[in-house]
Amino acid sequence: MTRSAGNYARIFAIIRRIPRGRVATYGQIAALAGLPGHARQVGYALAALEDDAVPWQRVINARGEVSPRTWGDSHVTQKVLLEREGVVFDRAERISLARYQWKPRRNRT
DNA sequence: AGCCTGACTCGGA
DNA sequence: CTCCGAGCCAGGC
Repeated sequence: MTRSAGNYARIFAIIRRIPRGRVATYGQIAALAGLPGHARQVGYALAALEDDAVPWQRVINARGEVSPRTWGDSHVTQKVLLEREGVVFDRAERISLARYQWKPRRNRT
């Protein structure tokens, strides 16, 4: 393994804190994990994820949409899971970040 | 070391 | 608002 294994753990720890029905961007996760600018590494971590305890479906890109996969169809599952949590996608398959983005503060809707 | 790729993001056109 | 290009970091060869 490499030193990044610890980073992955931090990333997953942050993602686990995302409440149901909320979403967070890759960049946001990275920053919260103490790795500002490592948005891509968040994507890597999720791609290698095999832990069901991590709500990976709540992580989306800065545009407010589910990032398309290069291979596989997990993005389809992701959308379904989010809708099941109450997240609404607009006609362009996008989510209103202003409304669903998770803000790790004492304030929650 | 260099080179290519990627579940990203930002700024400019 | 959408489309492109450049910057970014880490991983595999």
